This record gives sequence, structure tokens and C-alpha cells, in this order.
Amino acid sequence: MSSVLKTRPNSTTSPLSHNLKNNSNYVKSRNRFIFFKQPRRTCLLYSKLDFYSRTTVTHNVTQNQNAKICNFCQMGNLTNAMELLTTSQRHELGGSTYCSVLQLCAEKKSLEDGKRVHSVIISNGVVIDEALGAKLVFMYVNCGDLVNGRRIFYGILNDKVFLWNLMMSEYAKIGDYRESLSLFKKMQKMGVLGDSYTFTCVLKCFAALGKVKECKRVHGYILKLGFGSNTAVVNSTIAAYFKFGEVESARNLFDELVDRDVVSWNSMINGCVVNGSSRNGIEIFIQMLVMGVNWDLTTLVSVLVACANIGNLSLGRALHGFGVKACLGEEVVFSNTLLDMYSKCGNLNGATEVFVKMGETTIVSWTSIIAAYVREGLYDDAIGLFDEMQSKGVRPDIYTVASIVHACACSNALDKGREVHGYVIKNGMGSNLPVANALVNMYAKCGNVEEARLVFSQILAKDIVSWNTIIGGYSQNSLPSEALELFSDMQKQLKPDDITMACVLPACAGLAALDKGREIHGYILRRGYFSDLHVACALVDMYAKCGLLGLARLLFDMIPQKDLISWTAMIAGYGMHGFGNEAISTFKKMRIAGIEPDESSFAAILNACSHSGLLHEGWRFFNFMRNESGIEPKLEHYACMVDLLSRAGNLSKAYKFIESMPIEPDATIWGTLLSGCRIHHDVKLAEKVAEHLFELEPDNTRYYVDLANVYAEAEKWEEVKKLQEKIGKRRFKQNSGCSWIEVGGKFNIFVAGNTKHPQAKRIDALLRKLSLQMENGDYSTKLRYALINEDDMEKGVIQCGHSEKLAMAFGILNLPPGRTVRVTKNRRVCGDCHEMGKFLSRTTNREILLRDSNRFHCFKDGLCSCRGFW
DNA sequence: TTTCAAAGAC
Repeated sequence: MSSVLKTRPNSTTSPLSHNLKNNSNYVKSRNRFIFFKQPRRTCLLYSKLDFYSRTTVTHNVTQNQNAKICNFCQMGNLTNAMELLTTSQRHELGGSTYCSVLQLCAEKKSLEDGKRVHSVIISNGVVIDEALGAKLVFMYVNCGDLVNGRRIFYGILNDKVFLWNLMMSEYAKIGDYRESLSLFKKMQKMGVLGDSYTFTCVLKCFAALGKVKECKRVHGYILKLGFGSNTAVVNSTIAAYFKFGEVESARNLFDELVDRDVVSWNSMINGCVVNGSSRNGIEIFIQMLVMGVNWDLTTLVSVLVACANIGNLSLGRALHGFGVKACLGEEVVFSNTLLDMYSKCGNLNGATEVFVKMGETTIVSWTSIIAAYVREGLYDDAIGLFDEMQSKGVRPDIYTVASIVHACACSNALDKGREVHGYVIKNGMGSNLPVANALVNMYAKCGNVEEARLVFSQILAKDIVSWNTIIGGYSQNSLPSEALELFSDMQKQLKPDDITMACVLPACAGLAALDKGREIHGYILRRGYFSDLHVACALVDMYAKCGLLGLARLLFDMIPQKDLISWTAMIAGYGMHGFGNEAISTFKKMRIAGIEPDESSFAAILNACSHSGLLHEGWRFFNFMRNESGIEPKLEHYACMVDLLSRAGNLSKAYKFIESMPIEPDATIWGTLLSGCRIHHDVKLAEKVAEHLFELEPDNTRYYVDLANVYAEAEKWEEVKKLQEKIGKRRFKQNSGCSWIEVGGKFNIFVAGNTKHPQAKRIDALLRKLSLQMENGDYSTKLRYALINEDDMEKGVIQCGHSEKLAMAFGILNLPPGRTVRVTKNRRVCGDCHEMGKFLSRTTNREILLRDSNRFHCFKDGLCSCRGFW
């Protein structure tokens, strides 16, 4: 083995590459158990075989013919050897001649010739004794025909351990570890004693099958048999322990190993790297250098992977130099690893340079360069490379497919994603988990939840990634109930991890499912997941959206390394609760902490300003964003500004502002101005604005309702009637407005005019009583609001039964005195209910927290925290 | 010995 590595790494005239190229046995055999491949051992074995041939096959043949054939064999001339063999008479051929030709067939991997030799042997009636049988087995196995190899092997019942090893290692090589191990059992039954090669193979098989106990038992057996200091055996024991994550045991074995070879060192380095301690792997490599141990291609590859894992570009570059000096530059595996290292260290140029300079490329090279582009967010380029690769006849494998599907997911390329899905099905890759999971993610990210669910349901052995992906998919597509349902299904089969938490918490936030959120928080604390930034941030967001702003702040303060997203979550939390000034001071603190806002954090701060009516501050942020941060405002930013202007009564300014926008205003922008018109009773402008809206979204009921209310509030009843008729003719499709309240972990959902609830009568009685009190007291019912509401559209009747009112009344009736009533509504709160909320809070001495689709309303002592900004 | 899949803010 070490003969390949005579060179010192720094030698400029390194024959390493030369050796690697000319000694084809080396590279290909590195990971195989088969000992024939090792030059020295090969000779040993061959001489053994020849010995058997010479001693056991009878020589009653013409020496001349046999000598000729053997001569051809020695020269490697299979064609001539075959011709002579097939044209010779039976009596002219000796046993050793068949063996020589079979040997050559095996070397040349010519199964066809090998089979012909076999049939000649049969037709000549030659007795297949142990030696000839062994050669036949060797030929078949070496040519990849394990079935025939095994048939003959069993026929001759050979007790020579090397043949058993051959069979076992070949089965292990093709991944049939069970067959390999069953051979080992048969071998033991027959009383054939295993040698170091046998145990190396047995360990490899048990390790591959994940059989920890069996590996340890074999380890004990090995020690008993005295193989405890055999380097090859210890090397595979080290590898086995690493496979099970028992880093300490592996380390101890290595430390106690006297004759360490390069494989021992490589096993150590690679074991550390795959067990998540890349730094230790690098340290061991350095130790190797210090001690002057020769390294090889495998060493460099493992250390490069370590560099990629921890982003150590400078060491990666140094290793690049090492490799080139050692003439490994032409090794495709080296280049592939190098390419991936540059990419994972964030150096796309380096990766591209390696790729371009590569003489020979493989599917791994293509996949790595595609993944490099995906990593940098250059999805279209990645897809372009994918197409280019295919046009060059390189067929994508599961790795390529998983990468490209991911690119499709990130760039919303549903059509391309579907095309790749077709390729996956056609090529039977659908059962590969990373591929299937990537597909689920792609469909979900492209907003196609049904197809995501379909692919998910077809995965037979779903893993944690599959579950997290589908739960996250539902969360992101605003289907929180489905996400929570899947979360509970998942718990029946798997233990959720930190990523599950980050996937499911937004669903709790979406539903304002405080009890569920608290339960998950408990789980997070028990498992120590709070240290994960994603989890912590999702938790802050969840509490803010469930109305516990103080707790959100407390948790936010506990995050040691706050990033842009956590700051933004907190700013948005303050904003939706109407704490504009706190949002601003948080924004300032963020910048002091050295974190610069992006367009999302500007959206959060502008929203906060608009929910608190902070007009001047809003403008300041807007200008700062445009002029100093150099971020081009998007629709959501413009919407905040229109909101601020129009609420403050600057309606014509707002109109001009919209007209001056460099991007096309959407319905949300115009809708915001229409709301402003309603607040300030500007009928004329409202009509003008509504025209835009009816054109942009003719099926959206909300804008008809808003305009109708503008008319109603101006007491233009004729116009109201006309609009109602217009509405009546249209058939609107929409989700119904509903409100819900969580009591005792159970959701109570109310829709407008709901009379089917078990407590409907009690609720109705309470609301009637309160309405009467309102009319008699300070609260003159704002009838104008009640004239028409979006919720009334479905029922067609105006009634005192809006969902949020029902939910608030239910909360008061069912929650203990003093407990805050938390209600969530999927649309904006109606004015009538808003008044009722204030009144309820005073008469029942309760705090009522109502979250509508826009923000929080905290009703307390007859007042609302929104101060009219909603 | 190399290539792949899941999470947080607006």
C-alpha cells in the first residue's frame, strides 16, 4: 500500500500521480476489501493458486500446446490464448493451462471468454477440483457474475479462507452485506477459520447494516483471536465505531495502534469529519504532517471536506496547492472536492475556475457546480448549467436532481420543477428521500400545497425532513390548521426536532393558538432548542402574534446574537400592537448593534408607524430607505405611506403620491386610500378610487363594502341602494369571515349569524342585554357602521351577530373573571364590533385582546389601544 | 475519498 506513497508532499518531482495512474489497482481498490487488488498481496494469492494448480492437476498432455497458451497468457494476449485453447484437443490441455487462461479472463474482466473456457472445461470432461474450481470462482466473481461464482463455490466446498474472503468481499462491494455475512456464518459452520481479511469484511458489513452490538461482539472475538494489533483489522474497527458515532472508542483504538498506516490516519480524519468534528479532523491532519506521515489523495479529500464544513477557505487554498504540487491536479475526485470546498466557503469564482480547468468531468463535478450556483442564489444559472449538462449527454443522478429541484423551489420555477419531477418518475428516483423531500418543498414553495401533499403521501418511509417540509409548507401557505394537524400526526411516529419547531410555530402564530404555542415552548425548553436562532425568533413572533407582547420582548432579550430577522420580528411585534415608538427605538437599537435594515425590516417599521399614526417618522424612514439605504421601495412600503397620508387627512396628497409611484399601484394601495376616504368622508375621491379598484379586483367584496359605507356615512342612501343592487347581481366567491377563541386548548369558531353553537342562546342573550345597555348609555351605537359589512354579504341580512362579537361574548361567558379574552378574526374588525369591544371591556371589567387581519386591538376600560388607527 | 433534501421577520 505504502508503495504508492513514496513521495513527500512537497516534492516537486512527485511520481505520485504517475503511480496512481499506472497502478490502476490502487485507486480502484482503496475502498474495497478485496485483497487481490493490492499489488503485493495479489502476487501472494496468485502464487497460491498456481501452487494448487501445479500440485493437483494431472499432466497427461502435450507440453508444447500448454506452453504456447501459457506464453500468450503471460504476454496478456487473451485472443491468441483463447484461439489456441479452443482449437486444441482435449488430451493436449493440462489443468494449469485452463487456470492460466481463466486468470487472464479475470484480469481482463472478460466474462464472455471466461464462460467459453468454462464450457471447454465441461465439454472436455475435465474434473473440476479445488484449484480449478477456485480459479473459476475467481474468474466469475472478478467479472461481476456473482451468481455463477457462488454456484461453483458451493459446488467445490472450498475450505480455503481466501476464496471465502473473495466471495464475501464481492458481496459487500455490491452492497449485499447480508449475503456476505451469511457466507461468514456458513464458513464458521464448516470450521474454516477467518483471517484478518475476513474480519475486516465482517466489520464493514455489520457497520454498513448499523449493527452496533454485532460489531462489538466481532471486536471482542478479534481480540480473542489475536488480531488486536493487526493494522487492517483495527482500521476497520475504527471505521465501524465512527459509523456509530462512537468517536471516543475510535480515538482510543487509534491511539493504541502501534503500526498506523495511511489508512489508519485517513479513517481517523474522515471519521471526525463525518461525525461533525471537522476541526478535530484538521488537527489530526496537522499532527500527521508534523510527524512526517505520508498522506495520499484520500487524506486531502477528507481534509478538504472538513474545510468546506467549517468554511476554512485559507486552509482549503493551501491544500489546493499541496495537491497540485503532488500532481493530483488531474485527479477528478480531487478537483470535485476542491470545487465543492470553494463553493461551500463562499468562493464561487474559485469553484468555477476549478470546474473550467478540469480535463475530465463527472456527474459529481456537474452537480457540485450546479449546487454552487444554487448556494449563491443564482438559480437561473444553475438551471442553465443543468440543461447544458444534459445536452452534453451527462445524465443527472439523485444529487443533481435534488439540487435542481431546490433551485426551482427557490426561484418559483414550477414548470421546470414539474419537468424534473417527470424525469424523477421515469428514472425511478422517486423513492430517494432527498429527491422526494425536495419535490415536496418545491411544490409547497411554489404555492401548490395539494401536489406537495400528494408527493408527501407517496413517500413510504417519511423521515423528519419530509415531515418538517410538509408542515412548513402548510405554515407558509397560510394553512395553519393543516400544519398543526400534521404536526400531531408526526408526533405519533417521530420525535420532532428544532427545525420542526421553527416550522410549526408560525402555524400557532397564524391561528393565535396560544395554548399549543405554550406547549411547544415547553418542549423547546426541555430539549434545549431555544439556542437555535430560528426557533427563538419563531417563538418571539408567535408570542407577539398571540398577544403576549411582554413575553415576546422577554424572550427577544434572551437571544444572545440577534440577527436581522429577530430584530425585525420584534419591531413588527411592537408595530402590530400599536407601540410605534417602541418599534422605532428597537429599530434604532438594531442599527446601533451594527445590523442594517433590509426591505422587510423597513416594511415592519413603516407598518408600525402607520398603526400608530406616526406620519413624520414614517416619512423619515421612507426617505432614509430610498436615499441612504439605497433600497427601492416596493408596494408594501408605498401602501404604508398612503395609509399614513390618508389617515392624517392628506387625501389629495396621497392620491398624487400614488400617481407618482414608479411602480404600478395594486389594489391594496388603492384600497388603503379608499379606507382613508371613508374616515374623512370624501365621497368624490372615494368614487374615483373605487373605479380603480373595481377594475383591478372586480370580485373583491371588500371594496364594494367600503364604498357602500362611504355612502352610508354620508347618508347617501340612494347610492347605497344602487351599489347594493350591483353587489347583489354579482356572485362573489370568498372565504367566509370568522372569528375564533381558544378556551381550554379547544378552538371555538364563530361565523356571522351562527346559531348552531351549543351556547348560541346564552351568547345571544348576553349580546342583546349589552346592546340595550349601550343604547341607553354613553355608547350610542354607531348604526352607520352596521349598515353594511363584509360579513353581512354572505347572509344578506344585517344582524347583530358578527363573528367577533359572538366570540368575545363566548369568552366572557366561559373564561374565569379577570382572565384576558383573546379573540382572533380572519378579516378586519367591523366598526360595530369594535365599539362593542370597548363597551364590553368596561362593563365586564375585562381586558379583551382582538387580533384582526391587520393588527391587535386591546380593549380596556372602554378604550382601544388602536386609537382609531385600523 | 467527492455531489443532494427541511426552519424564523414584512
